[in-house]
Amino acid sequence: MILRELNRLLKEAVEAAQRAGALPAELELPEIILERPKQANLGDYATPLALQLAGKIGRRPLEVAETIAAHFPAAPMLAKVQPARPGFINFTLSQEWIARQVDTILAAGETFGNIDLGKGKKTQVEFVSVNPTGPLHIGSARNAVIGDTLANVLQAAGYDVYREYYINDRGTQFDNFAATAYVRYAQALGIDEPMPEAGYFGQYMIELGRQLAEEYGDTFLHMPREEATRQLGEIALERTVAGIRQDLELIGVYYDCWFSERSLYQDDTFQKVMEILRAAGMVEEREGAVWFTATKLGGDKDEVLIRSDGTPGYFASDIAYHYNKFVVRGFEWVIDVWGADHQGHVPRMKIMMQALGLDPDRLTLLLYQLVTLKRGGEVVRLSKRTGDLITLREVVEEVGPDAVRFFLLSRAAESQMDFDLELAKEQSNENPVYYVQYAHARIASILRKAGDMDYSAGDTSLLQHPSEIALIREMLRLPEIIELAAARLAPHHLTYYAMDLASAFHAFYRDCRVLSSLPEDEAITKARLKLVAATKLVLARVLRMMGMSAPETM
RNA sequence: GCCCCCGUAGCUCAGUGGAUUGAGAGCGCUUCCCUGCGGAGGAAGAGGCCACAGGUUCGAAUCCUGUCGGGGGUACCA
Repeated sequence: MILRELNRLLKEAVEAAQRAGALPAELELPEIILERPKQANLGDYATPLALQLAGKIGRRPLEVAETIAAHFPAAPMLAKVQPARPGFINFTLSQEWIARQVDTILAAGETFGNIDLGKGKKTQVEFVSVNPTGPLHIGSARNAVIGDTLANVLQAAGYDVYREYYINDRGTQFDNFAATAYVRYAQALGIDEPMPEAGYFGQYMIELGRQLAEEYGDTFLHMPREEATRQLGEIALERTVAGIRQDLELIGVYYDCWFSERSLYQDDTFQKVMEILRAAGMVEEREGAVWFTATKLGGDKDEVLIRSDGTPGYFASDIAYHYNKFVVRGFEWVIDVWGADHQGHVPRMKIMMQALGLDPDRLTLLLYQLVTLKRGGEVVRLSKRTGDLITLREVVEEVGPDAVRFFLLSRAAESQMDFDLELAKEQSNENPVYYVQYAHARIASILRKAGDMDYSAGDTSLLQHPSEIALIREMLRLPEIIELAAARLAPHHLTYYAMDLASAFHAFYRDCRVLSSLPEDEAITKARLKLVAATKLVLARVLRMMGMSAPETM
């Protein structure tokens, strides 16, 4: 990767200058910053290293830059190494070198862009994990898109990634859900049952009740209510989880594991965790409940582990769950993707890690701001009472999975976003994803037209048109984008990169004709077919990383 | 009250743990470009005191403090 190479060369240059006595022998190098200058005429990369060093050694920045540049080792990659006011060093890549990278990209194929940042670290991304009490709504889809794309990015960055969905199949919410299933079932059979106060009032539960009544008749009315509720709850759970799974598959999200919360209580995990917490002095009984004393480690409040009715609360499960993740299954790094409505919980999770004797840095809570749902400009409040929501399925059917993913992915997680279903429908044809896919389809069309022409011997050094060079340069950014997105857990950068890459292609397409039947054009045609094939590869890679399709035709 | 996130073009949003310089995109708006590979394309333009006020620095949209505005949290729900 270019950045690593430049980094290495810079260090060599500084050392060379030191050996020559041009820079002090004792010199503490700061972390080297390499960036792309905003102005193209300043080169491809720049570093403010001399500016940073100048103050320390009491010399003029420009002079330090000149010194480093003068000792810069020869590198075929670089055409120019220029010191510049007030003390930057600018690097310009050699055009010949850039042109040759087309062969490199083609040779790398599907692996082009991959980096080794993760070094195979066993990593889990847990995302969505909403209560299995109904269909997924479009707000949860943001979680899905961020989590899934991040997992893709981390894989490309060299992490060993596992995707997981945590099913809350026990606890108060689940009990409410089971109770609702019973009531809707009974109602479907003509029994006048009142809905539980905290039940789920959505239309989908009425449907479910009807289905259950149809399939099972009045079987469950003939058993004790508690048992009937339990059994109906099981069936309803199974269907709802299956529904969520299908909803997620609509937008191309798949998991390695669907983890049951209940399973934490079916072996000795929970007991073990309680023992560890007690031994750590983090457990206290009061008011009839058992508490996790987060305040002992600087938390703002304690948290209930076991409620006064004897049942463990969600936090108890969370601790057992993370014990399972880190200790039982041995994940080195865990990322939980959470909506901002869970932010208050973050400090306690970190304290929990400490209490378990684990390094809190091994757990990352990635928060995204909630999506404000609108329908024709009016805010749609998510309400369990009315069950009014905009489902993911509904949106995907209206707008298509790729547009949904692109839209939800294109904003930074920490930025709030509005989602207006009406607006989304109106603008679905203007979604930028089509711009990117169009570039891919255009290339596919060119390649189809080229037929079985063998361009494998194409000479890429012929690619010297500014638009050709610009396009290759753009492709060479892929590893940098992957590093950026992975290091900052910010997959939204991919969408902007995809646009830039497509734009560079369209500009090339305007300026450079690929196919030609003239004999004198044969060499450049073959070179350009290589370029175009490489571009197709990179576009497809980015689209797939974002979980979108790379169509051959549109 | 306290805690967290956000406030950049008409709208929706990018702008890496500061840096050479006139702050960018998509959509919308104005004008233009089809004798060749897909016009879901390309070119040009209008449109911003980067919420406001201080501070740090050679240099701030970016860092610090405060104010105002929007969202979220502060349950023996998850």
